Formats: sequence, structure tokens, C-alpha cells
Amino acid sequence: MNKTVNTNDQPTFSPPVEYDPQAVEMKWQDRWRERGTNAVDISGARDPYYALMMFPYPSAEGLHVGNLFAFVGNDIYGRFQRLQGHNVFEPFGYDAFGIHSENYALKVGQHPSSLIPQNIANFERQVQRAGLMVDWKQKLATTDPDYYKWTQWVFLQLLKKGLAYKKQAAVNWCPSCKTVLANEQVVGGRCERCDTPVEQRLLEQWFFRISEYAGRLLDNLDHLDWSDSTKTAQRNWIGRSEGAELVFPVETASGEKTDIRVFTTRPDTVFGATYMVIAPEHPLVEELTAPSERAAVEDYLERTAKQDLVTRKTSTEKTGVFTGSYAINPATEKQIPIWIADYVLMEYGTGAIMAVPAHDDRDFEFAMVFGLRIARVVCAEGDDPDSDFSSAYTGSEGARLVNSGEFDGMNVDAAKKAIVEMLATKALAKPVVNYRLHDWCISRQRYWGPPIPIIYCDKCGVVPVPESDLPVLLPYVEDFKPDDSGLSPLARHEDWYRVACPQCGGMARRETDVSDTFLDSAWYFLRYPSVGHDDVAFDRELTQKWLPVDSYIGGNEHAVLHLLYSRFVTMVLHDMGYFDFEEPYVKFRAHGLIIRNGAKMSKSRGNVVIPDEYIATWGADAFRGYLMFLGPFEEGGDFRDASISGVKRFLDRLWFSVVTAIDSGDAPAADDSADVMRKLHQTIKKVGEDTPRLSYNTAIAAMMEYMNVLRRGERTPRRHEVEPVVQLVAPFAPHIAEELWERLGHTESVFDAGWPSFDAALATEETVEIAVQVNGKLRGRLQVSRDTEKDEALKLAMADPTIAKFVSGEPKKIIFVPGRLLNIVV
RNA sequence: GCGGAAGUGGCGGAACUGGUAGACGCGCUGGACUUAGGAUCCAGUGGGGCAACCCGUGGGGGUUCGAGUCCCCCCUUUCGCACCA
Repeated sequence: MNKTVNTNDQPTFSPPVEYDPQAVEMKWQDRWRERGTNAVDISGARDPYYALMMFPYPSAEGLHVGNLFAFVGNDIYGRFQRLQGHNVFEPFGYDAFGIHSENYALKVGQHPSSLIPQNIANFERQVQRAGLMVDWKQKLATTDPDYYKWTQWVFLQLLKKGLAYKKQAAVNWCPSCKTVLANEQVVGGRCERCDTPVEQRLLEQWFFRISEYAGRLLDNLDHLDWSDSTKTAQRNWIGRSEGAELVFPVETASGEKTDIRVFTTRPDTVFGATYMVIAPEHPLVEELTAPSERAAVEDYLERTAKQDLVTRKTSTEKTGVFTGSYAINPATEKQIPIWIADYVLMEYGTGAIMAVPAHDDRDFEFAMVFGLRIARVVCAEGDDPDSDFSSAYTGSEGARLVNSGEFDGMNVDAAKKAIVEMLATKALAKPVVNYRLHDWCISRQRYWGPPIPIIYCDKCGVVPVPESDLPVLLPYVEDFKPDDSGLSPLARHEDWYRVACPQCGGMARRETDVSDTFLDSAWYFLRYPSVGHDDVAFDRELTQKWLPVDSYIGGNEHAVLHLLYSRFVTMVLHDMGYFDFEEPYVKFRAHGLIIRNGAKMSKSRGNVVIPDEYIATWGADAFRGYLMFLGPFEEGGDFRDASISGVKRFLDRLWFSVVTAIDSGDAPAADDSADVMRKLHQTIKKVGEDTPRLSYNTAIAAMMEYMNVLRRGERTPRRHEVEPVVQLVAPFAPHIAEELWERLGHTESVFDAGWPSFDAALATEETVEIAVQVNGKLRGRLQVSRDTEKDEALKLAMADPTIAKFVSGEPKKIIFVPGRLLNIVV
């Protein structure tokens, strides 16, 4: 290499022109393909490691940096595990069904079945160009009949287990997408995709009984290696509440006796229940309505039914109507009026509440609007029990019961228990746990999804499609635009839905709804190892071998839904005996978001960054490195192209150093080689610790630091000083690592070379700089040997006049932290 | 309103269990080499001060020999959920 030393003692390097990222990257991508470097021996691999990333929706715009950021983060993790000796399976696939694709197809006037393959081809090109260690022989797409055949099979398993059922329900209806949305797809009362206000509609829908698994889904979280924020999100979504169900006897308008059951978390306040509210959809509404109130009630019901869910869910304005009937408060045994109001939701609890205006904000507000009685039964410490109300008192700490008969003076917790026990003796109460988690509506009145494998026969009723008849192919239809009939576009194709009943052979019709995209993605990780096995959804042995997933990386936007649904499906299949694990992902980490100019990237903002041109300019290795260096992987960061050059320079220097080391052959080590070796071993240690923690930015910084030490002054690097760095950098910049590894004379892939070990003794400094403080203020630094003791350090410090001048008289106290600092307190 | 996360130089960010704040990178300043350089290399770079020193991690208190880190109160940003009884 052309290194010369000028008279100013400043080394001059000629630019390392030989490093041509494009050429190197093309060469190695070809090599990997030819040699099958990234392919895994699915059935024979020992020490398997499943490094999964959330599969993307193959959009027409192609892969953007947000996708790539996530994929590269996973790839680094996977490659690192491979260097640790695991057989790493890093599959790739496409979540290609769904409203996204369908809407786009409608917009551009092309059929999704022709769009999707184009998009997939484009994604694949981009992913390969980025150099991911993907085993392409195991790829899948949810739109492939060989895949969705088994999605339909999963549906049938849930049906078999009694966990799929059909019911008519008020559902979220998007008037623009003309389809039903899951609760989860409604954001702030608006459609997640098109932002149109959502309305309610009544439709027959297929549901999965996920609520039955709420307790397990919640409890298992304690044992998962997931980030706490994700677990918290899941816990909140599941929403466990402990309380009691109380029974309020009532008499209907026609004089019949019946009960209304309510759920409450505050049974201690039952003496303060001065009225009762049932949801407009409550089954007893009709019977409880007195003739005199009929007109008013009907009017109110009509108004709320028309009301879209936005107003209903977001408005806190209290509306309601009196039924004309009364219930008996089981505690006071007094009559209380029964009201109908839309602030009580039929989907939660029992659809009826006991209203305690003195101790619940919503009940208080309602009572104020309608002039209902307010009775205080809990009194805060030091409060006057007879004072007036200006708001509800919802606290409980230090509070005592009042106006509650024999329970007066009890604290809230004791009263909760005692009152439920007392009412239970009359069969008027029992402790209950409630969850906010609703059953999962999987029906979609759309075209672009797997048809739900059900046949309706006039004679036999609801008949599941026999497993041997799967898949129920999604027919190619030109006219797939949804209409507002509430039916899927497939319902317009009689030739498709007319079918013989599998049981009696008579005339029957297919279910014309397709299933939710979340069902496609709720089991894809089970499929990857078994891709190519056309006789089963997932091969038993391969599944036991590779699953559960060792490490899963994905976006936090899926922290709740996708993760919850896939946990549920896994749990059900486990219960059916298909495999022996019940949680799909041992470890999950959410990556951060890449933003641009402080805003989330989106088409509408026009700030989407497509990686292609950056890769063309800087190379995939530099671009990967840059993405990982711009911030902590789990936090993301702002994309700004200015600083890519820093990572590129690092790779240039690495290249130059390695090539120089090779050229210098067996030249004797330089004088400072001990320092360099110490730094090298520290770097191996740090990169080995940071990488599995996904602390990629600091791992890269550590490697940069080492390069700075290595190149310090005019020294010529030696082979043993650079060779391990090639291994360290390999997960981050795989192409340049392979090339340099080959130039270093190796014939095997650097990814099969293992991870360099570090010498703990060598990695420790023998002399350290300790801080000297006087009264906690930094006054100087001392170079001492690592094992210097307190007295010795103090002596050295006092010998330094710049320190000693701050110490007058005898120190009161000496704090000494070996190897770190000395604090003299005077 | 409830819940989560976060406020550190001009910028992105380091600082693992309380122990030298600002690693690493970008940018900037000066210099070297150059016909030239947006290439490469060297040096410097939190603010103030000639200096000794002083001030600095959103603001205010506190605990401690010592606080970016722990505790209390407030402010700001951001992302979820929103009448769940």
C-alpha cells in the first residue's frame, strides 16, 4: 500500500480505491446463492435457532427504510447467533392478503392476484440486495393456496374445539371500505385505514372465543422474555378486573319477577346505589319498559341505534331515559329506578350497572343531568359525611364506610369482602373476574382473503368443509369491489357459492365472507419450517425441532393484536395436542420507528425513504451500518442521509487496514502492539455483549474506536490485529466481511468461522485513571495501577499540588472506589 | 382522563448495578497533501473566563461523601387506550 511519511511527521494515505462496495456485494450475493450459504438443513440441523422477524405486507411502493431497519436488525441478530455456532433459520414471507392490497388494487384498477406477485418480486430483489441471511427455499406468501389451505384448516380446528361461533352482533362498519372492522382496527372511532368515521351495523359474524383464554394469555406473560412495555400493553388490552356480580330483583312492566345482574369492582358502595342503568341493547329493555314510558324509550333506542360508534365511544355527554320500572337494592332493600343509557356497554360485564353517583364519576355526571338521588356511603379520612357533593369521591385510601348499616366504619377493602359475603348468603352476590378482551371477529365482507371454509345447508345447517376438500379456492373474479349490501363480493358469484352439501349432497351455499388478515399471520411462524410439506399445516417433528421461535423482532404496532392472536392460536393448537409448547415466541423485542424530519414516514407526507438509491450510492453494508448506528435499535430515530458517510469511512478504513496488514506479511509487531491488543480484546468483549442486547449502535461505536486506536499514528496494522475485527463486523456488514475474510486466506464463509474469544486478563487495563474529588468536586486525575489501595491513592493525590490546595487540615472522610475514584471530604 | 416511553453540546446519540457527563459519529474550525477537492490525513471542538476557576443532563425541592441515574412536585414532547362499571 502506498503509505509514505512526510517531513511533518504526518502520514499520508492514498485513498483505498480498491474497495468497491457494489462489486464486493454482487460477488458475495452470487456466492451465497451458489453455495447455499444461507440455506438451513431444516430436518438435520443441530443446535437450531429460529430468528424470526415480522413478515411484511408487500406494498406496491416496495420496501422502505422502516422495513429494512427491522429486517437488518433481525439479520444482525441472526448472523450473530450463527457466529456463536447455532444453525440459524431466518425465513422470509409475505402477508399479502388483506384490505391494503385490495384497496390498492381497486385504486390502480388492477387485479390483486397479478399485483401481488409483482410486488413480491420487487421486495425480494430489495431484500436480497440488502444482504439478508434469508433461507429462500422456505419462503411463503399467505395468498398462496398451499398456505391458505392451512389457514382454513386452522379455522376448522378452532371450530372443532368449539372456539369458533357465529353470532349477530353490532359491529364496526366502515362506510368507505364498506366492511366490518375489528374493534382493534377502529382508531379513535375512525377506520384505521381510511380515517372515515365508523358506524355500527348488525351482521352475522364468525367469532373466535379468545375471551375464554384471557386468563391464560394474561398469566403466561409473567414468564415471557418480552420487553416490559409490550407486556404492559397486552395486560392493559386484556384488562382484568376483579369484582363481584350482584343481583338486583326487579318486577317487569307486566308484573313478572326477574333479576338484573350487574358487575361492579366496588361492591362496598352498594348501599349508595340509588339507581340502575342497563345498556340500550340489554335483553330486558322491552319487558322493563312501562306503557307510560314506551314512546320516550323507543325514541331513545332509535337515536342510539343510529348513532355511530364514534359519538357513542368518544362523547362523555350523558344521555338516557327512564324505563318506568324499579329494582330492589339488595343491600338497602329499597326501590331504585331503572334507566337506559348508552354509557353502559352491552359488551362488558353484564350490560347493566348499579349506579353509585357519590363514588363514580360517570354515575355522578348522569345523576346531575337527570336529578337523581346521590347517597354518600364512603367517607374520606377527615371528611364530613354530611358535606355537599361537588364531584364523586372515587378514592379508597384511609376511607371508611358510612350510611351502610352494619358495615359502617369498615375500610373499603374489608367492606368489599364483607358485603359480598353477606349478600352471597342470600344468593345475591358472587365474586367475579371480568376481562375487557372481546372475542375476535374474523369475518370480513371482502374479496381478498381466504374464504371461510363453511357451507350452509338447509337440511344439515352449518357444515364445515371437510379437511380433505381444502383449500376452498378464492375464485378469480373481475368484479371484486365491495358494495354496501353487507355481503362479500363473492356473494355476487352464484356459480361459486352454490355447492353440494358435503353431508347430504343437497343444494347448499358457501360462506361468502373471507377471514381476517390477522388470522393469516396468527400461525405463519408455524408454517415456515414446514414449507413444502403439502400434506400437513406443520410437520410435527420439524415443529418440535424449530419452535417455539427463539427470537422474534417486530414493530410495536403489533404489540397487542398480532402477538395476542398468534399466542391464542398457538395455545389452542397446543391444547389440541399438536405440539408441546403453548407460547409461540420465547423472546420478543420491538424495534423502534424510523422517522423523517420528525414525522412518521408516510405516503401522504411524502417523506418515505426508499433504500435502493442509498444502497446504490453507499453500498448495502454501509447503509445497514448507518441504519443501526443512527440510534438505539429499540428506539429508532430520525433518518438523515448526511451521516451515512461516517459508517462508510469506517468501512473504508477497515478495508484499508486489513489489506495493509495482509501486505505487510510477517513483519514484527510494533512497539505499541500491547495497547492495541488490549483494545482489541476489550472490543471483542464489548461487541459480544452489546450485539445480543440489540445495542447495535454502541457495538458499532466500539468497533470504530478500535479502528481509531489501530490506525493511530503511522503504525502498520498486523494480521492478528485485524482478523478478529472481520468476524466482529460480519453481522453488520456481511459482504465486506466475507471479502476480507477470503483475502485473509480463508476458504470457508466467515459466518462459519465462529466468534473470536477474548482474553479477560488482556481486556483489563493494568493502569487506570482514577478521578480525585474533594467534597465531590472533580479536582484532578491520577494514573495508577489497577490494584492501588486507598492509602496509596491518597498519598499520590496529596502529592499533587493542584489537588492538595483544596484540602486544608485533616480530611473528615475518605471515599475510595478501587479503580474509579477517590473522594476527599474536608 | 388512564397507561407507556422520553427530555443530555449545533445535531444523532454514549454513560451496564449512584462514582471522571458528552464515548462514537455528523457538522464546524484550523492545518497537511493538492491544479482542484464535496476525496484523504492530522489537530481542535459543551458554555463562560486572559487565567486560577466557575457553570452545565427540561424546571424546583430532597436523599447522599457523590445524582443524568434514586425520591417528591411541576413543565414539555411523544405513542397507545379511551364512558370497561
